[in-house]
Amino acid sequence: MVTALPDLSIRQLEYLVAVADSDTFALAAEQVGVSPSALSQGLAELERRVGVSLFDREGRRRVLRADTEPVLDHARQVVALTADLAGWARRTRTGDHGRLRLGMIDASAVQHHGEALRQFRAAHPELRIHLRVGPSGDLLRALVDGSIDLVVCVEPAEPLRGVATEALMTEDLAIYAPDGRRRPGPSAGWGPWVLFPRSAHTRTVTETALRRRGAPVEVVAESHQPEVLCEMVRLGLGWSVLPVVQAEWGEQPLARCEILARRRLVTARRRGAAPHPAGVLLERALRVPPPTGS
Amino acid sequence: MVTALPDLSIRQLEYLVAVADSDTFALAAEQVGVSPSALSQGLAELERRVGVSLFDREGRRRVLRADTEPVLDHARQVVALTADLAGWARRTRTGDHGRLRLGMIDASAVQHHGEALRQFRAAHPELRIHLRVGPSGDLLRALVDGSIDLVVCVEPAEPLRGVATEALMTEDLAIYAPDGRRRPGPSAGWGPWVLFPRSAHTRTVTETALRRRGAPVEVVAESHQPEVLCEMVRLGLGWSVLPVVQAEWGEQPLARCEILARRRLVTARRRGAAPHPAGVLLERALRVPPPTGS
DNA sequence: TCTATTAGTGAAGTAAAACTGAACTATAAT
DNA sequence: ATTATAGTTCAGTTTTACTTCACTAATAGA
Repeated sequence: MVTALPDLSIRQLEYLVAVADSDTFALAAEQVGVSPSALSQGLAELERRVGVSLFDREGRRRVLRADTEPVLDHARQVVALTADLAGWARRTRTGDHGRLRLGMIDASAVQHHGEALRQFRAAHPELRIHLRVGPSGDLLRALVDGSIDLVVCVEPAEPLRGVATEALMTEDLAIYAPDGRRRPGPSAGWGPWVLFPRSAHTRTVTETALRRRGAPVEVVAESHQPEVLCEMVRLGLGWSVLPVVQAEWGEQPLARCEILARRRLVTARRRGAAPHPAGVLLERALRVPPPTGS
Repeated sequence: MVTALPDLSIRQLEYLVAVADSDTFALAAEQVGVSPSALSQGLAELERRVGVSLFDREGRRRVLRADTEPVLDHARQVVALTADLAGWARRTRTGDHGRLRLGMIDASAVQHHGEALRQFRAAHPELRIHLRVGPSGDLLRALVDGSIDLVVCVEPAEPLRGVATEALMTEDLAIYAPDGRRRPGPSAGWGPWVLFPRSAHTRTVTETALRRRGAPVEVVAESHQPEVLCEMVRLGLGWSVLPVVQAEWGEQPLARCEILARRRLVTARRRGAAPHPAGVLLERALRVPPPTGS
């Protein structure tokens, strides 16, 4: 037998609980924040929908009948469940809760947003943050296959299917020469180069810029790790093009020769997926305070 | 922290459960009996009220997010609870359930409604019926003090405060003489009498009728029990006035001398109290088939 | 590649519902 | 009797939920 369910509302059940816990309807109405009239009508509607009389008249007041316990129990249960749900929803909305799988390129994770990330972690201790650091391409692949919720990476050359990006910041890429020279001289004499691998978005940006300047692009070494490229420059193995924040970071910063290009960092989410609430908050946190000048 | 509860409706939660259990929104909509549009809008409203995104887009369909389990669990729980409540309400409405405390005068319980009562018991095996048989006055007192839900008794001379009565039937009271005579003769020669006690409503009716006929009302014996009065008549102790169904009932019926008066039987409930659902059904059952001719 | 189909959403219009404030009824208190 | 109190009813307004129809976008087929 498929009994159609009565379409009770949480509101009506709250009314019932309030009446059960208050001396008069007026107090109950105040407790739930409506006029006595609304309470009265709401309870009448509840009675009508349940189809069973819930009150006896006692003088000029109405009192819950003893044998409506099941209804009152139901109301209390549902109201309690709903309060729990509301709590869960609030925690979820405020990011105080759950899990955020985050992908970042190294420059973002360390130089640009390290501090912001630390603060965000501290502000949301209950949120389990999984940080994965890697090249932009790897992170974006992980994003589309669902193993990451939010990515900070270099803007792809062309929009990626299934990925929605939003600009985050722009940073400079500079030329670094082995001899530490501050002026690059004619571009025909630049190189040879130690660069990021071809799979890296920054490599594309770099090669495009070098060709536009008329420089030969002979590559003698590659690595995803900027520290490795720095060291190769120091060892005299070749020239490099690196984000300034990484080349001029730490104990032995390289001397910048010339700004060659800029790369754009973006945040990326799965297109169509509801934004991860904590992810939204984190994006905001990354965007608001430019932590260290680009 | 007093978080205002989101005003979710059972309807919306049903939608969610239906979507979780169906392949497409259209099927889910059919299952709950609304248009796909209504379902879509209802779910959007639910999402808005909970304040958390519940769906991901997957091609052209929408699928529940994995991390909305708590919401879906909530929906299932509440829907199940409501189904239980609906069952309880249905049983209560149909009187298949609970307890009915019933008061009846003897003529009603035995002669007039014995059979109807038996059938009603059989039709509602889960209903616990407490039957209390006694004089009308006792029953009405028990009714107003809340220890009985429904009474069948003689109509009180004047309306009783806090009691609502409804006419049920009318029955004849006849004079019975010790010598079994069929014609009463002049009323001045009637008596002496064996009657119900003064506290009985029927006694009032009887005395009024006798006086109107000009008969002396000398009472030599009293009892609430009609069988006792019958026996006294048989023993020649005096005349009596009795309901015909009781005087002419059983192995040794008295011979009726003359119809003297009529008394009205009524059903009585507490005024202001919601009618007991099973009681309403029983009233109907008592009223519908006049079980044995008055 | 164009077209047809299908899943779901949006808009307009309508009916039902919920709310407020004011008038009203019935009970209780003075 | 008068007044205060508890609750209800009524009128009017705002919200909400629903249906139908038109629309967008993804997918399947030719």
